Amino acid sequence: MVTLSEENYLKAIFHLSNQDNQAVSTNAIARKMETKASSATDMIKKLSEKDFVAYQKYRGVKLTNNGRLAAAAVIRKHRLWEVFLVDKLHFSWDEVHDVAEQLEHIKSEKLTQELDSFLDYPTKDPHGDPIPDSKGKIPSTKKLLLAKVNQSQRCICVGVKDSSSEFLQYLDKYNIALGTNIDVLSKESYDESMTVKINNIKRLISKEVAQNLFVKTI
Amino acid sequence: MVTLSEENYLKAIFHLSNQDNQAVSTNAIARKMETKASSATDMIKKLSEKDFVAYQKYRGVKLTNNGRLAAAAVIRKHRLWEVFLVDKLHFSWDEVHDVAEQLEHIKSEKLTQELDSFLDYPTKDPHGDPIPDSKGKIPSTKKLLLAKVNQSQRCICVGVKDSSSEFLQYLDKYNIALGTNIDVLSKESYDESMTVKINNIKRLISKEVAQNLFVKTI
DNA sequence: TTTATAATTTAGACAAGGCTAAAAATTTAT
DNA sequence: ATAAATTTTTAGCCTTGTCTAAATTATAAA
Repeated sequence: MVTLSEENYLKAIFHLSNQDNQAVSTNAIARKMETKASSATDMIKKLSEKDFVAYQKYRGVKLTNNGRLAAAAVIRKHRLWEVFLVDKLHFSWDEVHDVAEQLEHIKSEKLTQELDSFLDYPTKDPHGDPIPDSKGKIPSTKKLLLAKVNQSQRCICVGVKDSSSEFLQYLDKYNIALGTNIDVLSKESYDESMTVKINNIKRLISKEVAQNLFVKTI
Repeated sequence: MVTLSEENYLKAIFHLSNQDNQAVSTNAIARKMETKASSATDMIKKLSEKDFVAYQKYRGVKLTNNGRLAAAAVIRKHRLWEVFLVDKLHFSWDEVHDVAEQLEHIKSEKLTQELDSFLDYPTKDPHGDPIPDSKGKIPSTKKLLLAKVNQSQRCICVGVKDSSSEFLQYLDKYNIALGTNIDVLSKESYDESMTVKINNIKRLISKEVAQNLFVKTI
């Protein structure tokens, strides 16, 4: 039995320990959870009791296999619900997060499986993030930030790093969506901005934007 | 802001104060919530603070208009989700309750409205219970228990009083579903059982069953 | 109408999850 | 290598929702 709060911490730890399973600090967890370090310590102890994390005082935590599976299950549900909201209920990609944060905690194996099937087994959520399968395996993707793309290279938008409403609405405004082709025409070394061509229209992309947009070169 | 627990109490009080808005006793609430009377008293005080119920010590509670709307909103979501599970995700009517108990607490006006539209504005849930509209109004239905139907009267199944898995599976087993026609052939005064014809097959229906099946005469 | 019984409320305690302030351990800088 | 700064943990308290036991109020019976 895993509580709602425990699930949220597991998710946070999962996201903080990128692919490689590095130790995550108490402070990093507290920051991510928007709570105090002392609260994080308390929860870490509970997660450790339940064998979701390996914990050594003052040394941070690592997810156990158990914990990784539990986190992946929550993330799977979150992303499946996001697909549902966008594909079936006319939500836009900047509106789904808060609702999915609630729906991800619904406990029903059958519900998750049937939803997956109903949505036709999607592999990506509306922001381009991969959906873990029912065994917790996450399809790996080789994507890079637009900021890293070289001059006169073509690429295609495959995801976002920042998925705040503000950023997503910015992208909508300039017709940048998943699947959009982007030609990098030139890069300005002074401010790290770049000139790109999108749908045959030339645009200037700031460093801030280029560092939050994932692409795949083609 | 209404908590999950408060919503559950509101729902319980709503169900206990049938159509007429009678006072509901502390004990009745405690029984329904499977908790102790002292816990019910505590929650009643909170609900009273928030103007969801009118409360007089030792006199039970009545829902305020506020409380009635809040309860109807939760029941609306519960029943819409039940329709979703049955119509879209291949759940059967005896499997939906526990999941709907969780889904009913998801907070998003847009989600509820879009779900309603996606399901084509259903007015009944899979057990024949009416779905409150977005203003909290509940379509009234004139239904009666099969047990009250007279000999040689025809009727049609429109709902269940007991919606436990056991009862619903019993009905499935004998091909009784919403919309099924039932001819009452005779009633046995000794044990209050009745002989009925369903799909041209004669069957004996016990008092227990007849007292838990809602029908409408035709 | 008094007494006995049942229903309800109050008082005090507990677990989960969070907070503040202070102590302890670790890391960084001199 | 030590002192200073930072990170992490501990201790003690708060709130929500629950419980048990005891006290109070209402209701039913004699």
